[in-house]
Amino acid sequence: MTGERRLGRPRSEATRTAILTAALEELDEGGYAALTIDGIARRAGCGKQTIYRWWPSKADVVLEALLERAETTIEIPDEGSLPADLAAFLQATFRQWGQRPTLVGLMAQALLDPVFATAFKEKFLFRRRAALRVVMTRAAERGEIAPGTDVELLLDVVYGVLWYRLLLDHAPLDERAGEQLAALVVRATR
Amino acid sequence: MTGERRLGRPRSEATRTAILTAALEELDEGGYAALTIDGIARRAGCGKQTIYRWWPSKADVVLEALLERAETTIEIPDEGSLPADLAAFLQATFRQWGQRPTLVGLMAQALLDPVFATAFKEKFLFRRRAALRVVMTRAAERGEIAPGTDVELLLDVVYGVLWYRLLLDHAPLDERAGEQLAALVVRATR
Amino acid sequence: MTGERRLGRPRSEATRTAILTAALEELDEGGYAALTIDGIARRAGCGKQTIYRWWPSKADVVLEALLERAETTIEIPDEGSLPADLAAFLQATFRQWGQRPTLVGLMAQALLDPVFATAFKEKFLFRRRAALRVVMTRAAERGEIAPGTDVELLLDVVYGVLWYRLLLDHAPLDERAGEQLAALVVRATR
Amino acid sequence: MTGERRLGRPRSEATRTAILTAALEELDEGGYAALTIDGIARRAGCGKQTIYRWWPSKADVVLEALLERAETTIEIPDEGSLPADLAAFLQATFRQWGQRPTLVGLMAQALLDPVFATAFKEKFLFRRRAALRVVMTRAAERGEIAPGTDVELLLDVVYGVLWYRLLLDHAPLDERAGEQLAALVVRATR
DNA sequence: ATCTAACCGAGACGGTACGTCGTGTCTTAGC
DNA sequence: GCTAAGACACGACGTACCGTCTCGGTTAGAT
Repeated sequence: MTGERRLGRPRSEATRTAILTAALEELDEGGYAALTIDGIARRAGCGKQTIYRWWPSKADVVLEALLERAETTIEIPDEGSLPADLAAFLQATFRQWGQRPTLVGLMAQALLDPVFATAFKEKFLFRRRAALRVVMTRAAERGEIAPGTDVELLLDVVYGVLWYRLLLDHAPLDERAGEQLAALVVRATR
Repeated sequence: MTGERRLGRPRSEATRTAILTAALEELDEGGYAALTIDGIARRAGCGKQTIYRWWPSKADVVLEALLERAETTIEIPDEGSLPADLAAFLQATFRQWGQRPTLVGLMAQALLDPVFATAFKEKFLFRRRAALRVVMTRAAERGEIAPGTDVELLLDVVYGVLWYRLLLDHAPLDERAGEQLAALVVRATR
Repeated sequence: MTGERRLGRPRSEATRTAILTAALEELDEGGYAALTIDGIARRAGCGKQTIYRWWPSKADVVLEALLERAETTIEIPDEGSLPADLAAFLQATFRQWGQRPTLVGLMAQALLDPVFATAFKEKFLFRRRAALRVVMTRAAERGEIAPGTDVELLLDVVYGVLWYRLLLDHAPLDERAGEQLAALVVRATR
Repeated sequence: MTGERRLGRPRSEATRTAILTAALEELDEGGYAALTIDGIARRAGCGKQTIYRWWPSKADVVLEALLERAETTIEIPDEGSLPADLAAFLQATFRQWGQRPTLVGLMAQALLDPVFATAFKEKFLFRRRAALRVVMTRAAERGEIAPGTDVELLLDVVYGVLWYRLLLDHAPLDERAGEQLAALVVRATR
């Protein structure tokens, strides 16, 4: 009843960490396209089997590595007004993502591999989306959003612009862009 | 004066067509991730070298095949008002793209291969963007868009939402979605 | 003390045998010039990498296959007189080699590839040469060879004629030829 | 009736020479194994077709180039005695061939390609053999060769040793070697 | 104190696709 | 009809990774 106590030698935490670290290093050096399981195993000093035992694909390794790397917690601003909250949220997000080409690699993998796509959405995309939805919901409760407004569409607008710029790299993803987008969204809620 | 008279045996138009056709067939059968140069060559009944001679990567083959397939011409509606034009443009686009997972594969390739990314943007993405810009510009000339509005950001909003839904597949890309997005953009221009 | 305990999955003896067998079959069917690594791998049901892992070139595969096939042991006759020993040795050799065009293919490869040439000489040519040298040395100890005779040159004469006929195929390599060559060598030692 | 007057543009002697020269240069630079039709055509500044039109294989190109290069005429010594003639012939031959690895490449090709083998024998090997046969015949007429001696076997001995050393490169092919071989042959004729 | 089970590294295995090379044939325009 | 140029179908090359497998060896709880 103490839960499932597993038999045999337990998983090596040291190896797990080594693999995630190796994945991030390989990622930083050659980009996502150059990432291979062979390479990660070589760098981590482990057998390939050990990777396959715990992750279904290399994208899952990278996803876990990224989620572990730090910015797991998504801060939800609560400054009392939609414009202020939006600006804060967007600026924080743009600042974080603006210099992270790895996200692009993960998205590419998600587009090619439906199984990973599901994990990527659940563990990453939809959580960020949910955080922004909280901001919107609070604003709606404060009466800042016109009734009948499709909040989900607004979320799509925000993350759509964010990803579109991230993927095409044709326009900056800086704090000023965050402000402008926030202003546009506010205008659209009236 | 007949221009550049080329030496040697001229390029075989029949083979070129066979390759593009084979690429589209392979694409339809197995999806972009399963596409291989070997497979295209096998199906087209040509040598691999012939493919490598004319296209730098398989994504370029696919891109040319798609551009050739039909919807090369982008219709720019001109019905006299921004709401009407936008709704028409978006509905047409959503109708076209909604059933085209190949675009997703091309985007994935663009994310992994910077050289192809450039071609993809030039020959596909930016042309569509330019078409929408025409719609916006006409509206601005009619005074339908508030001065100081960042038109480029509006374009990002439209195509951002479009691509975001295409990539995540979490919300429909139908004509109703087009209407809603058009309404939102119109609201944002006031 | 048990010697070198190897890490990792051990080499598959079954695969090794399958490769050597496949090589001999391909050889028998199409001759040496038509031999390919692809073909051997296909017939052996193994990956090409497995062949490249263990042999530096296809000639080395063939060499090992031949050495394994049977006539590894070189019989050195010892009948008490040079004429008798020579006749026995040559007849045995001519009988063996006369129907083995594969040897010609190996020689061709040795002429084109210096690395293989070294292996071919060490593992094949020089061992046969050494066997004949034993016959000559015994005769010299019995006083059958005139002092001052260059034994190495005699060895060259024997194997020279043998290979020359093997390569040019202008004269038979049968037992009668063995007798005649033996008689000539005996005459040259007086 | 004036014989076969060929129609059209006549064969370009300049191109023929350029091809033979290019073949020899490629041969000197990279050895026989690295020789390719493509390479010869590139260096000669001609189309591949032109080569294929006039020679059945690259080995035939090389053979013609070599035959053209100079030492076409085989000098047959006639000094009045077998020992003297043999020594002269062998020394000349060893001097010529000792530094000619191209011969080895041609032999390799002959071993792999039966069609070329025929040409190589007819135009090269057997002519040299015939020259040596003249020497032997003259000696026989002078009574220097014991009746019943198999002259063809003697020829095999001479050219066998020559080629065997050329192919294996285990012993020198110098003038001293020529003397020793001549002495051995003379001994064998008694 | 064993026994058993799951872990670990190492690395060989059968595959598949890669991108390149050389072959011999063909199809142009030009001489 | 020959030439240079060069595209073509073909097929082998040697390499890189894939995901699986099979070793010897390790590390725990259960017996």
